[in-house]
Amino acid sequence: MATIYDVAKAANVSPKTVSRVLNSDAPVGKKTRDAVEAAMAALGYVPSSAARMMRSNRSGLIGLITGAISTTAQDTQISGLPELQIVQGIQTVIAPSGNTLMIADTGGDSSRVPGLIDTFIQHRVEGLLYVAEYHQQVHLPKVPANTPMVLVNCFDENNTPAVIPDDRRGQRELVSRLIQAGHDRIAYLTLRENIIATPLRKQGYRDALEAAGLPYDPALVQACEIDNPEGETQVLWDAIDTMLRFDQPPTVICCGNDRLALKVYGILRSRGMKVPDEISVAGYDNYRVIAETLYPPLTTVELPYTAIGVRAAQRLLGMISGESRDSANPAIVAGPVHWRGSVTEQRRSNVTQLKILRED
Amino acid sequence: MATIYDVAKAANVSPKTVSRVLNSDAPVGKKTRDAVEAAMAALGYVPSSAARMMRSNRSGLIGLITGAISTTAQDTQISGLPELQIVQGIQTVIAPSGNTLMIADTGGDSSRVPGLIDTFIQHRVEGLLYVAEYHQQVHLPKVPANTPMVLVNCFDENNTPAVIPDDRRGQRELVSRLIQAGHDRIAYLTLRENIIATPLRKQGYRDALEAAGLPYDPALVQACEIDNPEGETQVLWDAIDTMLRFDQPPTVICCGNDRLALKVYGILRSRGMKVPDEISVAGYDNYRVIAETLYPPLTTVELPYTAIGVRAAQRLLGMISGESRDSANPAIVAGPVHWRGSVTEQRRSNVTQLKILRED
DNA sequence: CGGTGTCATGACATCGGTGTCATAAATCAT
DNA sequence: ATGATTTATGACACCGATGTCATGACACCG
Repeated sequence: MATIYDVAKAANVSPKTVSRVLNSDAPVGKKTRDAVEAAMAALGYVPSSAARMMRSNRSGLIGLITGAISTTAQDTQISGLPELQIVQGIQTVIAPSGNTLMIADTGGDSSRVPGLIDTFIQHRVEGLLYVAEYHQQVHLPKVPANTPMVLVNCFDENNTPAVIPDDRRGQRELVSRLIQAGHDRIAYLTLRENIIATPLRKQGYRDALEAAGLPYDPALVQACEIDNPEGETQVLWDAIDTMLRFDQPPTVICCGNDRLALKVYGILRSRGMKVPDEISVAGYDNYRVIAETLYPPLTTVELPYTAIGVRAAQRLLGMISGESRDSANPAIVAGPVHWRGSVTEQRRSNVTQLKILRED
Repeated sequence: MATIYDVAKAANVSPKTVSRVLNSDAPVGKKTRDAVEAAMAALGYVPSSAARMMRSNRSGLIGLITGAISTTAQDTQISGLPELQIVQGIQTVIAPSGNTLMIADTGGDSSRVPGLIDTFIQHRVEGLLYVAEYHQQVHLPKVPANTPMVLVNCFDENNTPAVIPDDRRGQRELVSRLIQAGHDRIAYLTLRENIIATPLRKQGYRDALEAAGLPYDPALVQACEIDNPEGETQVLWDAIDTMLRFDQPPTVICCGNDRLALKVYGILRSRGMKVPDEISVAGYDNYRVIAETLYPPLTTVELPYTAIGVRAAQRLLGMISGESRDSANPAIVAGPVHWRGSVTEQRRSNVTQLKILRED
């Protein structure tokens, strides 16, 4: 592969002058510049970033680690792989900054993390990103103090800079919107109790009820996510069965995520109930393959993965360029509610109804 | 950051000896080795791969490009992002080989590809992988002849080494299995006509019919995938409506992918038909969030993304190490049928029925 | 005991760029 | 016209590893 010396020789100038043409360091005569550029083109010259990096001590590399603490490889495959969306968000910020992303995947084996970090340090990455597949607390090995790091979709006990989704607010806004649409008996089939998001979203659910002056009925809230697919269907079936027998049954079922909502659609239809005419359904994640494909399309809250990635990358670049730490530590990113056909607007206020009549 | 000279000074040896300890180049006295290792630990020394790379001319880097020819960013988000699975497959091969993966995402803008390739060449990657999000033909800019490249989930007109899924065989095996289960009127709702997979899978469908001596009825085959979600639902509805009115209606509906199958579930249920008792449904992709979550779980063919990634990485490493090109050019990888509850075993052979009776 | 390997180690050059400083030519101010 | 400044370019060292070659200390063999 051609070097800067080859180019210099071909253009009859010194290597340093070629360097100047490359970097626009210092003024270069037009004729000289043309000669150098011609020589570079003729030789197919591409500068070696390794050599550059040595002298300048700037690698332009950002290291990214994913998939470390995933429970099992199977789960990763099932979960819907939000990581790629996060990575895309990160890329939209990193690429224009002139940096290059190095990605390592642990394949579900967290014991590989230290080795991966070591590889990154060998490459003298200027920053590290650690992306978790769902909102969780992580415990990472120490990294050299001078290497900035941002946790994405997770946080740790050392107050390492992190970016996480705003689960509480997401659920609150969805439920508020449901209440606004006239629902006041709102069932909530939650995810596992032991994941971070569950208590946060439950709190959001209660926030919304409280803000609207509605009572909180624990009988309407039940954890339904379990590992065994058929068992899960059974748990959902039972929960729904029980709730529908109440004197005041729920008019809408909020599901812990869109996957559960998909199951709930199947269960409700097996019971001969039409969605949304007889009962409404809402999800969480805005997992579009499901939310937009279901009939009717699913009302849900977006888990703003892309935005989280963008935010994390911005934060990291900020730290690299030595800016003051922005804002409070875990940066919290909220996603919008996507209102679709799976929820009725039951009791419109008279004003709204009049408006609609007039427009007809 | 500490260098090999710092370590040498601290251990009272020459830099070259430290190098020898690092690489087990040549024998080093036990006492010296201990002193060097102590010094490295004390200083937190990590070798600079940039410096190493310069001298040895081996970067240990593999470049990977994804998402280039995606039609729109929206589509990418919807498609279900198989790329990460492919990337994971690639990683399981690359990481143990001592190489490091650099990943660049074009974010759906194929004009960025040349720039990304240039960045990779600057880093002197030893090989390139190009990953498409669905089986397709691509047109890539030239890369330097001495840089090995493998196309993943795609191919080009220059016979560049590639690894692609075996769509024809996948569909054939699914349909054969359906026939074996007693179905002989098999509807096939295909994907867009203009994607590579469609004609291949249609051929596989016909292969299976032919092998079983069943007639091919064009009225049972219809393209149903279109961009507009509601329009698509309508097209599916009409197609199903028409087919169910036939004198001999289909007993099973094969869908172009699992997403379509999800819609078909909804449509069939809206018509009051039970799956699989009154009609069976099959998909394609083994997109597990859908296939395993649907009730009943969906019979489908696996699109073997992980295996494709593994194969591609192996091929690339083979090329890098200068081995003879393995096998025929587009390496074709088939995935297994996943048999689940969405398809009945209609007409069991008497032997099987007797067996079942006895077991009762 | 001298010759010949092997072992253990160091001196030095080198990979491909870039920072520093020097220098020659050209432009400008007085 | 002369000194001061700017422009254009080159010589040289250096970044941090490793390959090559040299050297001294032993061990072994006849």
